[in-house]
Amino acid sequence: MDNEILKYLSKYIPITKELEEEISKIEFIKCFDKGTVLLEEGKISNECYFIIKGCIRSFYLKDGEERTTEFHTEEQAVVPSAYGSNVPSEYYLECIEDTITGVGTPELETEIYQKFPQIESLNRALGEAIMAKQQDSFAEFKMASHEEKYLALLKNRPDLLQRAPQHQIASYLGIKPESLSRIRKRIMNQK
Amino acid sequence: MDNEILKYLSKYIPITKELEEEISKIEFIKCFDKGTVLLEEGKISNECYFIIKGCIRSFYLKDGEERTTEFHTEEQAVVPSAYGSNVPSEYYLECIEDTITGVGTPELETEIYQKFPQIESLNRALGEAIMAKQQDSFAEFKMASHEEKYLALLKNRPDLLQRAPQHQIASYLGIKPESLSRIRKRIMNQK
DNA sequence: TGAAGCCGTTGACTTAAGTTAAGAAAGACC
DNA sequence: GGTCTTTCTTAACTTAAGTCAACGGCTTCA
Repeated sequence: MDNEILKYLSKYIPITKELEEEISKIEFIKCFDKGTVLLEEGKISNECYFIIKGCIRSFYLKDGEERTTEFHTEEQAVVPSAYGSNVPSEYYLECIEDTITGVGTPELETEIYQKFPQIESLNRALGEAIMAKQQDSFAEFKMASHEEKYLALLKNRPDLLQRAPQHQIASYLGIKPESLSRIRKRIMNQK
Repeated sequence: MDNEILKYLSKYIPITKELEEEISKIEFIKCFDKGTVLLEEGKISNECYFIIKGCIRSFYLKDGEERTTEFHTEEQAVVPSAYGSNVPSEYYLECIEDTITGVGTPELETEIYQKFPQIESLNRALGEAIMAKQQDSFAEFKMASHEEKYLALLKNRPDLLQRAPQHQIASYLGIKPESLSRIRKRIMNQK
C-alpha cells in the first residue's frame, strides 16, 4: 500500500477495495518548499492538510510578535479554525520544512462522508479522543513551571527541538527566548 | 418542547417526529445534590453527562492538591476521557451545585448513531468546532499574564466567580489562591 | 571580503508569583 | 451559643521570568 492516507486509515478501519479505489482517486497530494505560507491572517481558508512528511507551524501576530500555537508534523491533520466557514483566518500557517501533504476541501469531505459514513464515525471518535487528550495536556500545562513545560516537550516531542528554531519553541511554550535560554543553561548545569 | 436535550439539538438539526419520540423515550434524567462525586480517580466510567442545570467540576490530585481542570455548566457535555474505554479515570467529577443532567452511555450512543446518523454528523462537526476553539483559547492562555487570565475569565464566564469558591478558580487558572487574592486586590486598587 | 541580519546567550534590573505563616471572616455542626 | 472548618487575605521572604541592552557566532548577499 503506497498511499499514506490509506495506510493511516487502515490503522482504524478495514480498507475495502471500493474505499481504496475511491480514496486513491481523490487524494490530492501537494508539496511545499520550506518557508511557504499556506494561510495568511485575514484570508479565507478552504483547505485542510494531512501531513505526510514535514512540519507546518501555525502562529498569529500580537503586537507585531509571532506567537506559535502549534507545530504540526507527520500523520497530523491541520484544520484551520476558519476552514470552510468563510470567516477570515486569525492566524498563519507556514511550512518550516519542505512538506508533503494530502489536501482536503469541505466539498471533498462531504462527498467522502456520504459515500463512506464509517469515515465520519472514525473522525468523530478520533476527534473526541484528541479533544480529551488536549484537555488533559492543557491541565498539565496550566500548573507546570516553565522548566517543566520545556522538559515535557523534550520528552514528548524531542524531534521538534531539532526541527524548529529556539525562539519559535519559546513562543510555543509561552515564554521569552531569553527565559528558554536560561532554562536550558540551568538544566545543563544540574546534570 | 419541554425536553432540554431536544431543545439543544433543535438549534442544529431539524427535529423529526420520529427523532423526538426516540429521544424522549431514551432520555435519562438524573439529579445530584451539591457535593456528589460522580466519578473518582481509579474508577471506570461508563456514563457521560449533559448538564441541564448546575455545575460539575473536574479535577485531579497532584501531591495531595486539587487541580481544577474544568467547570462544566448548563448546555455542556461532560465526557470523561476514560468514558467507555475501561481505563481507570485519572480525575474526579464533582457537583459543586445541585445538578440536573441527561445521562448517556456508550451503548446508548451507538444505538442513537445507528438510528440517526445525522446526530453523529452533528457531533463530529460540533467536536471539530469545539476543538478549534480549544486550541485558540489555549494559545491565548499560554501567553497571557495571570492577571490577564483572570480578567478573561471575568469577561467570558462571569457566573463562575459567583458559583465556585476562589481557591478552585485559582487552581483552574493555574495559580495559587494567594496570587489570585493579590491580583484581585491589584485590580480593585486600579479602579 | 566585508556589511547586514538573524539567532542565541549573558548580565543587570524590575516585577510578580511561589512559599510559609498567621490571622480574620463566614458557615456548618453540635 | 460556641467550636471547628473552610475560605480568603495579608505580610515577609525567596525565586524566577520579563525587560532592556550588549555581544559573539553564523549565514547571506552584495
